[in-house]
Amino acid sequence: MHDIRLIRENPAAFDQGLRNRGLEPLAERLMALDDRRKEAVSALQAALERRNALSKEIGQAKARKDEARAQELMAEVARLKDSMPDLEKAEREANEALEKELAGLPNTPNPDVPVGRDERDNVERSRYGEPRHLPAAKQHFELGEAWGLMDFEAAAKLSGSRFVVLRGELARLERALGQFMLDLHTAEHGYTEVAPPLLVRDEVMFGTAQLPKFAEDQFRAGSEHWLIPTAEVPLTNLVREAILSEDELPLRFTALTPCFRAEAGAAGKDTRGMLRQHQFMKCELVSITTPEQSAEEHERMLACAEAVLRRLDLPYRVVTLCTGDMGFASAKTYDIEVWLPGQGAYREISSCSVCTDFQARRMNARYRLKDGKGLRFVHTLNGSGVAIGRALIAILENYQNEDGSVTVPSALVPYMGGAKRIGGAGR
RNA sequence: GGAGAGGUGGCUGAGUGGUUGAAAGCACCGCACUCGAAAUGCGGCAUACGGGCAACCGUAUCGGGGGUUCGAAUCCCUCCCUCUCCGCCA
Repeated sequence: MHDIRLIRENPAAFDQGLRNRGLEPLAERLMALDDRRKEAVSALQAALERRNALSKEIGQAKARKDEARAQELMAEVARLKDSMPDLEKAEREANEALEKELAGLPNTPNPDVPVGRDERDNVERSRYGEPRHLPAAKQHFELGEAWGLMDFEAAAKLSGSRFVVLRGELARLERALGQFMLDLHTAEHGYTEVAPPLLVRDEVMFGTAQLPKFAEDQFRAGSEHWLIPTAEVPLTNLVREAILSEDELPLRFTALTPCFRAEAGAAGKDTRGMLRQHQFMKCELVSITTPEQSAEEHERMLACAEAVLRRLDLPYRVVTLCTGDMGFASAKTYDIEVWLPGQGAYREISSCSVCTDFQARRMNARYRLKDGKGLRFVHTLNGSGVAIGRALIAILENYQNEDGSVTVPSALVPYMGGAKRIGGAGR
């Protein structure tokens, strides 16, 4: 959510941000709405001030038993109050009009974000490892289905399309990946493990900006809850409506949770395999920082996510998303794309974003400055550290052997009960 | 799900219709005293919004929303949350 005062201070910069995201300029319209709002507030407050003064006088008159004067004053207040409902209504409507407009606008991109229209304008930032071009490379679902351990038909019977049933060693591999990542981030990267609710309220979804604009991408659970599309939602909202102290920042949280996405806009996309599912596991990273710390924390978070892929020795590249491809709440995003030999392509496996104070404002999450006075909004960051389902795919495709088995990356062997390969002969 | 008790400032905790943004204590900050510290004394100490160059003025906020009233922390309705007991339950 944007601060109308900052828009007023620099309308041109605000509009440039919108333009970079491919949107029409709006500053003028927003300022007009704000003018109307201010007028309405002032009018209402003037009436309230008058009412309060008269009421006080009534109290004083009654205290000295001057009933005549009290009655006189009460009649005057009664007249004044006739106009109040209209003033209140005008104030409420002016507020809502501005709020509604602001709530639907995406964050302003940082100045250092490449300007572009879509993913084709993203900028590669770094690479790790050599993409393997295996002539007979199989896709992950070919391997998994051949072993009888990845069952889309069974899942369809239970839940429809975009679900999967994993069995045996693949179910264990998913669990192993989750434990491995959680252990890495907690033991070596300083994140605090959190086990959050998976069902959250409207205002929590509003806080991280899934609502109001992206309701159709979410799953509703009952009348008052939503299934989380990512642990970013509960982890970031951990600080909603809080006043933190500067000393305790940055806060770093990690959680391994299922994520639920309606994938409403992805009909017909990535329908084979488990690349794009309605439900998947993800290890999430969230940081809460001061404005001064957030840029550096963003780099740090990216490094933490990269560490996962390095330990697993999976080839990947990092891209900086261009203005047209960034998420709604983000001011700057790095995507990590892992190499999938079966597809012969890099595919997103992590996305690390700094949301500046955009979410903090929606959540009303602030901190008190060290030198005593003053409150400021925190900065929030989130990143996948990393997506478990896609990591599983990447392992199958990158570690496949000619005999149709898959070697277990050494970092995962301890988590696999010592098993060094899966899906081998004799199965 | 049923019955009951509660939700007041950073914390504890007064306050049941009138000038209360809210007593008192603790915590915190400043000053005095002290060689220094403790103790003590004095003072300060919420947030948001509107107006103003500013000093400052105003409005709102005692879990959320709505209502009664000239006036609500105080009365009524409703929702949320916490606690106790009962039921159910992984």
